[in-house]
Amino acid sequence: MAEWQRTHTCGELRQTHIGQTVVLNGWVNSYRAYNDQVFVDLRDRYGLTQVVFESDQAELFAAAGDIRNEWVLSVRGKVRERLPGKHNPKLATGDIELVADALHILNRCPPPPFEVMSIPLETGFGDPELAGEDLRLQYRYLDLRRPTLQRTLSLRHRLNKVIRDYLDFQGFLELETPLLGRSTPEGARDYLVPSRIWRDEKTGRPHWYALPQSPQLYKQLLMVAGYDKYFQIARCLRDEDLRADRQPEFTQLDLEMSFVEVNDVLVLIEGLIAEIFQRCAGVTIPLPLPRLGYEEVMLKYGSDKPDWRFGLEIAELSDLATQTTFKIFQEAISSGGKVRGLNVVGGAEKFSRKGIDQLTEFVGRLGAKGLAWIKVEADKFTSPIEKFLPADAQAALRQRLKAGTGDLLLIVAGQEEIVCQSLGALRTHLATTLGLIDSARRDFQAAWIIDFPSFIWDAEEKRWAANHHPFTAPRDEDLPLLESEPAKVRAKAYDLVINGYEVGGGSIRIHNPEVQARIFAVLGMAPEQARQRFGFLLDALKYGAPPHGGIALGLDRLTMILSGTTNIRDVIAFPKNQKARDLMTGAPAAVDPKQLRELGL
RNA sequence: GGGGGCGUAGCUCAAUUGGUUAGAGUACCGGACUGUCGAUCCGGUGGUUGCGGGUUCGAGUCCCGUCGCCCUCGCCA
Repeated sequence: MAEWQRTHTCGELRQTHIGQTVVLNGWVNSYRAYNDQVFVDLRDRYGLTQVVFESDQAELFAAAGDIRNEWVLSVRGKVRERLPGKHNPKLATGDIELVADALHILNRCPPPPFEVMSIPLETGFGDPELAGEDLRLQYRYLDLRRPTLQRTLSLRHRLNKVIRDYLDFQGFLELETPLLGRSTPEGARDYLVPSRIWRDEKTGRPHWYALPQSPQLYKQLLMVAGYDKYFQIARCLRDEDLRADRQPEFTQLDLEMSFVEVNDVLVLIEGLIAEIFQRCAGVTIPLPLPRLGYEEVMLKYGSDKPDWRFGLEIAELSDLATQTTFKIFQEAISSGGKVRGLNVVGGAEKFSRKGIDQLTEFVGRLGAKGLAWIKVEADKFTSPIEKFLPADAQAALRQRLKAGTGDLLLIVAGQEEIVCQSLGALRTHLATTLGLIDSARRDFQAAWIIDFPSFIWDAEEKRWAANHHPFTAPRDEDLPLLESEPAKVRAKAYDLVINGYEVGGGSIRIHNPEVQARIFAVLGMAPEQARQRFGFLLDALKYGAPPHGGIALGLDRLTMILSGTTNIRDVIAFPKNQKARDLMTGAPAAVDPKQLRELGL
């Protein structure tokens, strides 16, 4: 072992090491030069240790005086208990310090473009004046040095490990599927990779591989092949616009099982979720998870991935609308729409006229034509629509929305979709602005959303479209409705929702060719058309496909929830920005014309 | 493609209604200091106010355009 190589990490030394001569390697988190001492806090991913250089070793002391932030050092020295009263309770190593007797400067570092230093706190590490994200992304290797990100990536490792242990124990095989595949229609936009060898005969242009949006088709083929319990921690790629919780490449736990029904998948996965939260967060998730119907959550929360850590539940008011003389409500109902509202408990004082205007503007951007508001007082309503609300309607509203003095009622009327969307968004908006979500509470609310409709009407294309994907099995009792009332057919599909994030989704697949043919028919897809699009899968399903189903969990989002961030870039080592650029490498970038010529581009 | 927000020193931010030489903290450089720990104290370097144009006696501030970043709708079966 070279003399500069570490004997211990920077998070390891305790009082039991006092008197030992040790070597530490690490980065300079901070330094404090004093008359007769130079203090250097040495950092690695295990922790922080204070190193002292003392003036009685003149040469060493002089060298230590030049040390700057982020230099990489090797320090040999003797572990010493700190002076009485000089212990630092913020550090795990705070009872001791290392008195240096040798220093190797393994590498110097220019002043970094932003401060990497972390501040030891009683609760862990803090980041002073965190630099702008685009700068940190440009120097991601410096950003990743911060304990905050190192902790998140360690958590991610733990998550992967828990998943592999759990599924291995349950008898699953971890199998790999191709990255270079065939583009299939529908779904997200593919990332395409040109073939150097294969060309279109007529145009001379290359043929193309597609990078997988998910291993969906392959895992079904693995079921046909008899690998009845499969999983993979798989990278997925989708060329769509990004969000705070969406990256162009992301990671899913992809899983599929044969000879199962919905309940088998849900029980397996909620067991995994409980294991994950126990071992990654020390939190016990009570099982079984609630199973909520799609219709119910759309009504109560206005979203199919609701956050129910706070109240603000939406109530159906359509039946009361007829008791009012308010034209807008009545018109909404007579044109097939809905009137729904929610109660901001104690909100009457929190929102001025201007504040309510801002809420109106907020729902307006989501398509709502207006926002009716009522400030509830002991014996009356203060509201622009008060005069349209007879006494019995007022009483009914109070009861329906559980309204008391000082509450603020907010009501939207219109098409059901708009009402859901605007009130659903308003819920989370209000929760954020009123501070109803305390992320420090580590409150994890998980549930299944089930009974999704199999089809949604595509008004633009004037046809039924698959809500999930065209291989999702309908519920058996809804099969007779396939042709007559497609809107009423519910799918054997399920989403896992935690704290308002869609963490996963899956379904039981169709393994019966007749049912599959009827589904294609509903979707307006002729047999030859279906054959052209999904031929190899349809062939495979004919050759003895077992009943099967599965799920995919978004591991980036799960890590976000576990680590308490709302930014997906915080849980990925080398993420892309919102325009899908990698600010560190500069990808995407132009390539050599020679490369393009080889590809026929 | 649409909506919203932001862009000032290496970094984080301030700058009144459009008004003097654009400030502070931190980083960096120099000095002081008998134990610091986000050290402290003194001094110093550091600016094309994203870029281009316009209005004005005068623009960091107002207007137009453009670029970049973030949030969001569409999109993501």
